[in-house]
Amino acid sequence: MITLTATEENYLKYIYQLGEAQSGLVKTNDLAYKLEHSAASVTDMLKKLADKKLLTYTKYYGVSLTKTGLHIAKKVLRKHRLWETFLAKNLKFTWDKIHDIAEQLEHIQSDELTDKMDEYLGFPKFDPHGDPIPDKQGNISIPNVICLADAKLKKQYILQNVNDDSAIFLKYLNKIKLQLNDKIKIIDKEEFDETMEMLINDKMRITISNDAAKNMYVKSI
Amino acid sequence: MITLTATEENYLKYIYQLGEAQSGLVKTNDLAYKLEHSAASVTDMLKKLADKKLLTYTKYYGVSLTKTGLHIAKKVLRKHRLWETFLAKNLKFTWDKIHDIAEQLEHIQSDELTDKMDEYLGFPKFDPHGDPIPDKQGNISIPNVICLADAKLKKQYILQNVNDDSAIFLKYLNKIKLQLNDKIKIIDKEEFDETMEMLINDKMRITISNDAAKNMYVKSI
DNA sequence: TAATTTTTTTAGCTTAGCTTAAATATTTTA
DNA sequence: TAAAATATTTAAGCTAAGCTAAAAAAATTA
Repeated sequence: MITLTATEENYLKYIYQLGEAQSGLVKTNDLAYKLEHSAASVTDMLKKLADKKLLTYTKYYGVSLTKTGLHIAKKVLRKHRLWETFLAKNLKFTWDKIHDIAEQLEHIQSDELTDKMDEYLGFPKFDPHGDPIPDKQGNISIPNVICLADAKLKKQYILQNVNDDSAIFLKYLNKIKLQLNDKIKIIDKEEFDETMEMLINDKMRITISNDAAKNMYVKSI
Repeated sequence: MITLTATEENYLKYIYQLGEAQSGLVKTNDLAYKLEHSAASVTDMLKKLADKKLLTYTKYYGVSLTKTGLHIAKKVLRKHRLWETFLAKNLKFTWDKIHDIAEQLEHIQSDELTDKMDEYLGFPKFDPHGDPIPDKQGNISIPNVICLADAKLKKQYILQNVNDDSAIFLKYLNKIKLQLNDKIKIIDKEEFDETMEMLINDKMRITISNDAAKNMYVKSI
């Protein structure tokens, strides 16, 4: 069993997340931007991880994870999302605070701990942001969602997933009292700037910008 | 608020624990032995920590923690013991496994997390090994115990505290089914090698070596 | 398609935290 | 109390993981 540093694990995690959107191929610069490191540092690390057979690296072209690399990336994500669930559900943290702490906790090395936490939490399938939690085998439940920005007028939806990248955005959701599983009815969409007017849980009327809508995912009902 | 690396925190923690026994003065070699590093590395780090005003370092003489250093050391110990409590009580880990995981968890940086965990666990005063958990202010409940090796014949005791330094010892305790808060009556003590014969909870008869007795602490009843 | 721009890599440096070997203090012991 | 043993520090060097600046490759555009 190979043990990686927190840094190496983060590389694999972000490569996985960036690759998820597309074919699995990730460019040096995109990673550098995500990690907030110089492209040169990223190149260095990619070579190192390629030597360890965790990814395949082709100069000037990009990287993609090997089977082993993918497995580790999912495990890190699994730990991250299990910890987020614990922080939110059990410790009553607000969701704008859990991400940063989970970024640390995801690197704790103990499979037994991970699995006991999973059991302790009742084998949750989604974390507090609505993101799927990989199970012990790495299986992921894929929720059938669309972006709120693409939601149709007059239709009804349930808020399933929010983007957890930005604490500012999550703080904003706290402020407007919008929560996961809330019922959303699209009342109006302004043509000019795509601002949306919505009815939440059949009683609260709110207006959100297109920027905000782009960070939310809903399931139609 | 200064943030230290896990390595720096470990130095402070061990200096605190080694110093506790005596006047607070800790020698380079003792630390080197505890940390399993070369004495030269330790000297380097001590200088660095002295520069940061976390300890006072006198060449060839030794180190002792400053007020700030002491505060941080206690905080690390607090986190370590809170996590051990969580692992044992909530996740049902056996006590020989919790130390190594807590060694990692103790470096998670979030005062809010520490305090929420404390509350979640019901503000425990002692961890699963019987060691005191410093409270938010750094106060420590000192249990009134004596070493089992010094316990008197025919007298009755309660097992209050065990040494958690060695997983092998803790595994041994698991095997002989000895637990914290068990009632112990000393039946006999062999003169030759100080092996002790004891009655546990008025029913189970066991024999333990002096080496084992030295790692246990009891309160007389 | 040639020139320009962007992306990526290479080269050389920095810091943290370790190492061993050699030098210097301190302590022990004969 | 002088020699020997032990403890500690200094010196030099290593690796991981970052950096900047310069070079090279790839992509874009005129």
